Amino acid sequence: MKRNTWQREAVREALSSTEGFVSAQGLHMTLHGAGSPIGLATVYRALADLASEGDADSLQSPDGESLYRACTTGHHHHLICRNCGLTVEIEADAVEQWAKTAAAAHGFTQAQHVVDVFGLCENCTRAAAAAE
Amino acid sequence: MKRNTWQREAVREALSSTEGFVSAQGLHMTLHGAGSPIGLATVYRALADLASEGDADSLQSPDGESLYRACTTGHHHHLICRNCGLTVEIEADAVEQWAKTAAAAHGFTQAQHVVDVFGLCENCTRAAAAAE
DNA sequence: ACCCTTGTTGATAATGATTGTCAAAACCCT
DNA sequence: AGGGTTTTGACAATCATTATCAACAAGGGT
Repeated sequence: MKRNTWQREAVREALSSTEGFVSAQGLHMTLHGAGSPIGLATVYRALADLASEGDADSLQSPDGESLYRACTTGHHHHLICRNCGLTVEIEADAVEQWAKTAAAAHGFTQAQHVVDVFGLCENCTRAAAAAE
Repeated sequence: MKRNTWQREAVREALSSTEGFVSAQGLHMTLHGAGSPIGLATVYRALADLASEGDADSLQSPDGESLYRACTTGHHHHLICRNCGLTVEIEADAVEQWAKTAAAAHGFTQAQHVVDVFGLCENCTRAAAAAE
């Protein structure tokens, strides 16, 4: 049976009150900063539970961390500068539809998609041009 | 100065002759299996170099491994079964256009996109349903 | 309200991928 | 061929994440 603990609630709340994506470690630090004695392993477990129940989305940052966000807001993707790391959120309703359709067309279910665009942002484009 | 070593060539070739994505460790095992005494750290370095020169694309698998693939000119995307590993190639002209447009709208240049869909294939969906 | 079963917690150890270290070897230019 | 410098590779170090397991607490039954 699934039990309700203040720890799970704390993680759920901390996640929903966070803008954008957070790592498990980051969320743990946030909670500690707010005076919560919650354990790191518990944060990982709570996030994994939220994700598997569909209450949170997870993705991998370019350097391999798992990032989470509350699943209430609309799903979006990222435009990431490969040089300076600047990240811009982008909407992609068309892509959502495409991913769903393509998955269904091949009999796939529970599709999650990894859709990220890497490039050079305006500043880094200028810097690269100047360096040549 | 950048030097040409047989190790770098070996990695480049092993990568291009691989269908789909490979992890650094996987590529290292492949090379060893083929009799190459190349070191693991070297494979990591070579892949990082290829990626930073634009000769390879990298993405993170759902469980946090870095995966690489040769950067082919005419590229396609993948529909990957998260349970059995089945991979289906899918076309995505619409997504190509969208990625280009989105990048340009934010001042980004040299956009490359990583678009892959993970899900459960038909068989694994049935297996999962039966297990419940 | 109290106990009892069982899911949950959390400090810490373990894991596993990736990166740093540094002496020895390989490469490239002259 | 010789020399300066990059690259290699075995191994140690690092970092996020997961497993371990004894102590704890939630919730149902009485």
